[in-house]
Amino acid sequence: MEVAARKFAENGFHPTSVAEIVAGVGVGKGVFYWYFDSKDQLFLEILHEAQQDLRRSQQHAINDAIEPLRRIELGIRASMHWFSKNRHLVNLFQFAATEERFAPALRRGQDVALADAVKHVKDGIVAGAIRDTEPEVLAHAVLGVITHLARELVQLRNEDPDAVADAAIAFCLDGLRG
Amino acid sequence: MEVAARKFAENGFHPTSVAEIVAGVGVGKGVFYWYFDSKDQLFLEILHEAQQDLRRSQQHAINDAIEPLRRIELGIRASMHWFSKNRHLVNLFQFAATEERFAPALRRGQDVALADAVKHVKDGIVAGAIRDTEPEVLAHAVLGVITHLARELVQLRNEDPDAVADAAIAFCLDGLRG
DNA sequence: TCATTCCTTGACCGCACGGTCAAGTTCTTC
DNA sequence: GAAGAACTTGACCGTGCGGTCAAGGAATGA
Repeated sequence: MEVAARKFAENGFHPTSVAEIVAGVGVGKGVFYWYFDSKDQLFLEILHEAQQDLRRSQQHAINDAIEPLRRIELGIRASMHWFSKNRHLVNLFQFAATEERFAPALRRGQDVALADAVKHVKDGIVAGAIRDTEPEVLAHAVLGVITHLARELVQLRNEDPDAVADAAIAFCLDGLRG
Repeated sequence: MEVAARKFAENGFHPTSVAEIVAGVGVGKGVFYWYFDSKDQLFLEILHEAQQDLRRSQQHAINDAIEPLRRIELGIRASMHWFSKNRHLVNLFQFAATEERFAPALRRGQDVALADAVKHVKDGIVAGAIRDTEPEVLAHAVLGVITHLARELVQLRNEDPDAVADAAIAFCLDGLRG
């Protein structure tokens, strides 16, 4: 599965054949279909695990803090680190959005992430630390900053995730406060 | 080309066969290969035109303003409108990022957009309207907010592009000012 | 030791794809 | 109206894919 994820990320889902994957692992083709129903299902499983893993990292990181802004800050930093450690998976997320059969699965995970973020934004609004506008939109904006900076600066240009996270945090917190 | 772009966006690049495209246009397969070298080249042309068109919209919109922040604001609004009018093309941008042979073409266009944004951010810093940190990172953050909100709110949830643009502008301008 | 289940192999199948091309039709030019 | 260029057709080709399956090893239990 690790091998498959890397190949999918590197060459794309369709151009990567099952034969290539099993050759990379060093097994026969049959064993692949013993453990997975289909190539599609393998992809969905990779996607699901990645989303779970990212969320776990975030949850674990924000456990220490209570104030909403601080939790958002820690969440951003944790996300950036996760993206830095799992660069190849970013491509899979992107690809999943482009085909109808994978998009729903991707969406489920994203909705969870959004709900997490919205919760903290709402807390922030109640506490008076965040401007009082639609929390969903603010949360989306933050997610947009994170994913874009992760892709462009961390994944593509190999910048230090901590430095990028600092910039993202500064930008987002000011954007949230208004 | 219009037809092909829509089919690519709807079903994905690989699952859309050349036969499907020419059937959609109502012509034979030969005529396709008379005008395009290959399916790949068609995709690259669609991508290139889309990027050019988006940029034209932005340039046209910001022509009226002189102050950097105002130009950024108008750019954001124009982008959001363009994404709203060309929802299907968003998927193509996403897909292009996931395959190595298309990624460079996509990147060229994105670099242009980034350079545009960076220029205005730098002007803003000089004018004292924007905090003095790395302009590239700030520009990326703005682009991230735009693309993410366009995807999630305009493309997916059909929200009013003007309202989304307002929110994006508020968030970004505060994030830039610091 | 045999029987049964679990696991693995890789040749093979059917199919659908991207791309070709011989043939035919329309348009342009003189 | 002849000659040739521009354009269009769709049957066809080779290839490589996702997926199958008969066959055959290990492991387990009695």
